[in-house]
Amino acid sequence: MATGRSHRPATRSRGIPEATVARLPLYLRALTALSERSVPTVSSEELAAAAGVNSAKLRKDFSYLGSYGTRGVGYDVEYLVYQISRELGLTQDWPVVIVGIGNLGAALANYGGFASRGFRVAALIDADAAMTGKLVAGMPVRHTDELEKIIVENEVSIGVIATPAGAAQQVCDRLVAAGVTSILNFAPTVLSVPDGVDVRKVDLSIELQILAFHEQRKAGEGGAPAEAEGAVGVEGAAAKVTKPATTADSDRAGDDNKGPDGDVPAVMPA
Amino acid sequence: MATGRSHRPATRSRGIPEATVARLPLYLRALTALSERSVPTVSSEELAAAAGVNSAKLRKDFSYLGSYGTRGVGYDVEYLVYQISRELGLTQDWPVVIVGIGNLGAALANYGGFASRGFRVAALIDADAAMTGKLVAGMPVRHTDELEKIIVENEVSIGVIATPAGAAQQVCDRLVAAGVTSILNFAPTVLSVPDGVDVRKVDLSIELQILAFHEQRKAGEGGAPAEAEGAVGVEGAAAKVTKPATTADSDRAGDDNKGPDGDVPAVMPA
DNA sequence: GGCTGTGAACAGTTTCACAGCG
DNA sequence: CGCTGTGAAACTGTTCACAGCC
Repeated sequence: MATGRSHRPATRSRGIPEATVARLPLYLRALTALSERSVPTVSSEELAAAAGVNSAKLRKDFSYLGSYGTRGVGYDVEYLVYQISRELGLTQDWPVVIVGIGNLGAALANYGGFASRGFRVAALIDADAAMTGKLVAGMPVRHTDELEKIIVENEVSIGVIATPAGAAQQVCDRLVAAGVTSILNFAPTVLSVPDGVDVRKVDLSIELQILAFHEQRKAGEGGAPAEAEGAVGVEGAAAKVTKPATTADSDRAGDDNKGPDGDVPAVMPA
Repeated sequence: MATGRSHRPATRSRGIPEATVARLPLYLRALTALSERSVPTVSSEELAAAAGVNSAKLRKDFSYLGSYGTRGVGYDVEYLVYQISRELGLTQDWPVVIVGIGNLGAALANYGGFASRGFRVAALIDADAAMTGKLVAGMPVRHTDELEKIIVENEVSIGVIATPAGAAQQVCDRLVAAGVTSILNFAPTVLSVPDGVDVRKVDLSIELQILAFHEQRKAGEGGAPAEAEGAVGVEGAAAKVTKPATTADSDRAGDDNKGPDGDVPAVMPA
């Protein structure tokens, strides 16, 4: 499987760490809000609070982009908005296609957050012929048969997959074959793509499961209201709870064993 | 803001790293699929491929849960499904409420991935009186006025916010006041919550922006088809692209900024 | 022989704390 | 003085490589 080639120290494209890239959109949103309120400058402390991170992290992040602040003053809001937008590639237009116009696809089509950034929905595509021509978010749904044509004609390089899991890989293959090199996958499947194609996935149920994990920990613990740090609860979450609470371990596996010698608990949820 | 208390070495509840917790749902899904095909055992290599991670990582992850494998053989599928479910807290029932029944809320309500895990949608709630009583995914939408009552009566501890950004914080406050301690936020806002409440967020446009960043890097590069490693394109993506492409910097900021002080590694293997 | 489990090396990320500039 | 920018320290996460068991 793994093609001969081994590791790779690279990872960084031009010096901007992935973790930083993932936060730039956050900063951008906070800055956009400030910009709309005509706030001229902002300190790392204020901006960090608005973005839900801590200020040291924010300053470090910005330091990878360059020195865009003014000591003793802060950052110029407009200028930073521009710099981050440029860094993210949002100063250009990105045509995207959304494949799979079910509930989720429709939600995505209607989502204002796309258009307001540099994204333009070039087409909505669905395999169901009954959907063809229907208007969703003011656009006619087009049939899967046209997928390749649409991709090529619009020079689409980003595709969003919102189909059922079963159709995802096939759609993915067609998108890639037609020229798409970045895919946002909402279907609960692992997609295989050739080298050079980026895939990011968003899985609704995974997020809930992670919450359940932490929730369970809280419940297992009697008192202690757990703690966190800065007023805001950011993405990563975690780092909460307060105790090992070896409790709940009761049922089994308490020690080491592994083996249901010949049989399994089978208790399973559903 | 920050309440006296400072850091906390903790982070790990009972030894399971956050990164591992975040992957457990992935393994669980792959295992469930194997289970449905009645596959009795699976090796770390196979399971890793199915989950889209590498086998060393998977083995390390599992080692935090205990020794559930058999050397020379692999893992018992059913048993692992059970262990992971238990670890994630999915062997119990988690009633959740979804607030904001727009396109996205409806998509979530219809999403099968919830019910199939331990999640049960206890109620769909919307502020629009015109929605009240309407059936979505077979459930009647209820009005926001009832929010507190619903939470308490159903002992809901997990809430999903799918409202417009403007309403999110207010909804969040009410959820928390009524007893919710875990929130999955789809609204593009940073939520403030008291200590002990977990928030995870899913932001559709952020994911696209991250893709755009990488896409831009690819475009800046002429040839080199970039590389990746094992056939599958996993979540984190990144680590692709092939060149710094200091190019695009042209327009502005060419003057004062200093970035990484000249050096700039530039080029890369290729 | 095959595959798990894991210490140890490595890589990436966050936090600290303070020098340096406006 | 205030606030940015950043080395260095601390930490978290990943990968390697192999001992140990089946």
